[in-house]
Amino acid sequence: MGRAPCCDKANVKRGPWSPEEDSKLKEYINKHGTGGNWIALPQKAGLKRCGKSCRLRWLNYLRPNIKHGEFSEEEDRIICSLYVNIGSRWSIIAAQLPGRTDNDIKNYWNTKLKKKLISGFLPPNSSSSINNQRKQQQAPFPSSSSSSMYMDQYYGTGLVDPISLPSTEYYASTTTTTNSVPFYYNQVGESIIFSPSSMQQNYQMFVGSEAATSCSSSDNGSSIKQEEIGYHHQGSYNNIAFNSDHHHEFLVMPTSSFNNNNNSIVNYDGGDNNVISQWSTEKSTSSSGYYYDLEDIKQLISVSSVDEIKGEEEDKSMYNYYYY
DNA sequence: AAGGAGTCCAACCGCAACAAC
DNA sequence: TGTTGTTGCGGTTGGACTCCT
Repeated sequence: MGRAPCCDKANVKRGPWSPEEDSKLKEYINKHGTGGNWIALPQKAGLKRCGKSCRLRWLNYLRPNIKHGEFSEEEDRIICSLYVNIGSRWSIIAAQLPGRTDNDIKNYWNTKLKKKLISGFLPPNSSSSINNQRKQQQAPFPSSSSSSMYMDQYYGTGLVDPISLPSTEYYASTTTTTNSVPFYYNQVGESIIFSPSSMQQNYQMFVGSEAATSCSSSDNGSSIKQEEIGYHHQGSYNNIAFNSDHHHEFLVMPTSSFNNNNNSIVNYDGGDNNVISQWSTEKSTSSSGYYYDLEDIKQLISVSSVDEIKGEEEDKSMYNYYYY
């Protein structure tokens, strides 16, 4: 036996809301509030609508301070970052964007942002200047031709839709550790995803992300549980996040440009503090941020479990993300 | 100008979580 | 503790609109 319907479908109006219905609903809620009972509300408000429909109309369209229209680049970046991080948890993503509704963001992602992101994936051998620029950005990492094996691994992550699979897989193996760890990386918009192919345990790591930090500070409803975040640098937006919901990947985001002078990728958080961090071949810190050492990261991804990573807290002050 | 294809987005649906009893 | 009602969420739909030929 199924659940009884929330309303008598035969006697409720469906489809688009008329201005009269909108003003009735608005007026009622402004006067009386929702009363904590959406099911009873339409009757009280004199509406021939299902309570769920009223709730949706109010939350997505009528309530005050709803922001409609164009999304800013900053909003784009936050959505992309969080999507790569937590997937399609639209309500959580919406919570990071005041005035935006989950429905809005979901529609925006499905109709525009995903395509925008896909168009950001450019083949490495293209002759366009943008492609050349991206090739340069990939310079610090040993590269080789992509192979279907790694393509399969990438497909297997489940992090992005197969359709958005870029044609720029890169493969490198560590030379400084006894455990040689093949991995490849990819660029999603302004983010870079590193995908160790030999991981036994699923985890995901974020470095230098205000969005991830914001997310980590709120454990309500987020799939990224506090313990999965790992350690993040207090008072700084440079952080590390593990997400066992995702697969075999950690993420550095967002990346703005490649710095030819010191062979590094400049990674900024874009948040209020505008903290600058860099992925670099040099391990050091500076007033402008952190330099993530590539070899250390290679070692980091060779660990076999989140517990191992979380187990070691030494040297947290300087390299708070190196726990293995 | 017509109509077919593609895009956008408000609204619906079903399910899971939660709350109240 | 189990049952029932409600809320919240994410996926999907379908109609309106725009673009293209």
